[in-house]
Amino acid sequence: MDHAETNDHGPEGAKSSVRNLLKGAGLRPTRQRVALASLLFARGNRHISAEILHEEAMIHRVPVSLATVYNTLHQFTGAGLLREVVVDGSKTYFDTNTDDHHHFYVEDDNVVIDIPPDSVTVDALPTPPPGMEITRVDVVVRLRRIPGRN
Amino acid sequence: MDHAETNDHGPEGAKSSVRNLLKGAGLRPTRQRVALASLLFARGNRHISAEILHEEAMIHRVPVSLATVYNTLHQFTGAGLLREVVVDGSKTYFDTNTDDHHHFYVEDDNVVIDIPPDSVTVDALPTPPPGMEITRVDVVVRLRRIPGRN
DNA sequence: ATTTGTGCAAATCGTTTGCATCTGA
DNA sequence: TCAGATGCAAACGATTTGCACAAAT
Repeated sequence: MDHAETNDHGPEGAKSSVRNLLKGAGLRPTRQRVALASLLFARGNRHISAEILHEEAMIHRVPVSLATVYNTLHQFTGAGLLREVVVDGSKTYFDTNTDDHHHFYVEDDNVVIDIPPDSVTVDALPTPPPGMEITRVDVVVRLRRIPGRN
Repeated sequence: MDHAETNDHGPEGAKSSVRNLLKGAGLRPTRQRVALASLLFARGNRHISAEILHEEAMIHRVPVSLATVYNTLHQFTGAGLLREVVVDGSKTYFDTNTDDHHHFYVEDDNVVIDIPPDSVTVDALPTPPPGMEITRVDVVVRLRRIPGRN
């Protein structure tokens, strides 16, 4: 699938596959999008907020504004590359895993963790009200640290 | 409609039970709390945002500031009279039903609906990561209007 | 060259807080 | 009385938007 081709933007050969990913999604592979997509998809499944992604971009010396990070995350979501995860009223998380799966949420730490695909099952889905259809079922298992342990 | 906000001395069934509710929860039954609690608990299970509750209070000519509505909702939640429902990243809903149950969420309309208690079942709960315990499991069934119907 | 994306700062939205004033037990 | 509650407005954090400029095709 991905060929590490000659690349003038640093040691990461993943960038050309990222370009294809973006093109396939109908998004122009601009410098910023490629850089952000690399950060997002290079290290497996991630749950990230705009702010954190922006910080990472800074660390990797990718000059992007926070506004562009927000825009980009939404574009990626619209293109099906990301999925929004709602676990908390005040912050939005984006999940690089777009498959059907559910989440743990550690409220103390604001951390989102994937639940392995087969360890939760929702059965007997309720009948939606008339004129409505189910678009998705989200399960959030809320966790807290057990006091007195580490 | 009823005129719950008049200060007559007659027996007000709903109002006095609301006072007891508040007292039982360790909250002083102030004018505003009684009024808000009446609005919240008088008509069965509700899913309400601070803004909507504030509007209702205005309609019923209960002078409360939006800040007090927020404070009150959180106090009620802390006292176990309400439950916060997280279905949407941008708004907080409060549920007058504190029993274990789950929700439909109509994304087009920002409406929260209770799912009847037995029509969803989550089984095979996942093992939490070490040092963590499950505090709650939330299921949100997202709905959308079927286009071309009413 | 044209179209599309970006950066910045200012604007917006929901929510919280500080503080002077009021009120219920 | 007097701790506790309220109102207002200002503060806040997360997200969005408007517009001049820059980059990709």
